[in-house]
Amino acid sequence: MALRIYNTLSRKKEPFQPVTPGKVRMYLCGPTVYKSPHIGHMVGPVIFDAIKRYLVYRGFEVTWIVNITDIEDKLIEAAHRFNTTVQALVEKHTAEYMKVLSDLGIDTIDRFPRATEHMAEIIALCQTLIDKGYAYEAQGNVWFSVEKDEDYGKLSGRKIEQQESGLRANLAGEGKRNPADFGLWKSTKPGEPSWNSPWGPGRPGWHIECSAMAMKYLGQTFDIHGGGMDLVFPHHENEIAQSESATGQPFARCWMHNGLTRIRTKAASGQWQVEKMAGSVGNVVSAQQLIDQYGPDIVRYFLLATHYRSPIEFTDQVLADTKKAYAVFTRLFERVQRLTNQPVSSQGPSVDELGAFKEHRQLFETRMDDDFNTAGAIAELHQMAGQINALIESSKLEQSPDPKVLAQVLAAVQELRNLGGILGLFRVSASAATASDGELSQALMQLIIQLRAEARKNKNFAQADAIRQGLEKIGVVLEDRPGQTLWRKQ
RNA sequence: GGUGGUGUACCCAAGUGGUUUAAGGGGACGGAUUGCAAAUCCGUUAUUCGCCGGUUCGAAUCCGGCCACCACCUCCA
Repeated sequence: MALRIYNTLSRKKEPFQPVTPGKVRMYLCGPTVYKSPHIGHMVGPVIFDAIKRYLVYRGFEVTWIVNITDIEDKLIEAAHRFNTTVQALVEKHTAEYMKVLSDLGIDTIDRFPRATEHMAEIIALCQTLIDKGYAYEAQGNVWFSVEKDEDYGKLSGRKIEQQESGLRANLAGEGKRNPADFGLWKSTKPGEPSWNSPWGPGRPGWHIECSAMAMKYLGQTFDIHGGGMDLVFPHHENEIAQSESATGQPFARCWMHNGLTRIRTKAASGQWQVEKMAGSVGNVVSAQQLIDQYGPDIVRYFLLATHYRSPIEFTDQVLADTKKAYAVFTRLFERVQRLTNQPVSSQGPSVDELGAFKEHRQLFETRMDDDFNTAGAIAELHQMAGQINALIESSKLEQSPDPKVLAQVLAAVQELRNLGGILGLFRVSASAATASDGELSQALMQLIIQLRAEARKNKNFAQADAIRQGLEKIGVVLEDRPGQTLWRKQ
């Protein structure tokens, strides 16, 4: 089955055909680094990371670019407000962004171009648009003339005349000929960061950097352009207008937009309300905090367990459910890890010989081929985990070693890990996950478990239970396995 | 006013015309296992997919109307 992707431009799923056979070039709109990243900022990077991993798995050579917007009105405002410089803000928040990506295991981005490092390209693009008659200079600003672009609005389905004109009228000024025209280059006031240009000192408009950098690194026409749904209009609409007017060529072939993260909050009236999570609303959940609290894999799983185009409603309850769901895998890996001191059959089966297990890979691919249905793909992983546990259970592998069955289990687990790896899951090794806490905790727990074992041996169950319940109260769960007792933090 | 999105069990969430008389996870309940638990396995938990009509041999899936929620049209991933 061939890969199909939902294209916002056509509003349907289309068979994926890269411009250059075997190669995929994609661009994702990155952050304006004026504040710390929140969890909503991670939806795009996480899904695109999974997309890239899947495309690479499918044999494509993939180039993926994420821009960093390091000059923008909000940065100037924030610098002013906090009595610091734009550059200092940029460095601080870019570092935070990179840390979060790194924690989440997103190491597939090939380049992070910055707007301020591409002034020459941006100015050249503005000049081209003026030369071709799509843009005009006025009072040191350069405006894009939307009425010159005959198919303006094709991405968002908007017609300029039908938009609310009252607000628009107020936006006229600074030499704009049409209220809907948007800025390519803005003249700067004294004291603001500025770059020299043919139109005087200024800085780029919001949209132009993406066009300039995407085309520089990916070519005039490339395969996939992504971002949040809130960027469809005006940002992506304007990117298309600028780029295609300048080159006469199609810009991105496929536009992918992820759903926005929402959060449930209590309104002043006391009613619960659901609204998007955004810096401008002030209801954001810090990405770093969430990662620190739940761990990167669970955050990833949380974001991938919903199809990327659906909105994700963020609640503590769902995170708690996610944590439990994910624990099924870590417990399975730990369980298998404990088996590996048993002898393994030297001629372990290949996955193709695993019978019931071998179909999962195909189903996994079918899901992913259908517009990157990561939620469906994760369901396959759960099926596999259940089957592996069932095999361990029915074969009584933990009670009586069986090299052949063990080899089968290990092969199936490897397959599970490989498939999960395509989604960027299961990065923490089983042994690392087991080795919780320091030596002191380990030693103390061994001592406590030893004492409880004595009590059980003497059929002093009241005391044994008291120990276990006491531990439970402080968040430690005991698990009596044949021959040993395991512990873990809740 | 214009544009787009969403509405599937108690909760989260796949599925967009027949292979699904609706995946997967959480929760709940019953069973196996356990001294009791935990973990794991087995089973049960939507005759039904916001509502009303229509098309079709057949629809959660297509069409029309309506309702609710979210978002965009000003910065936002």
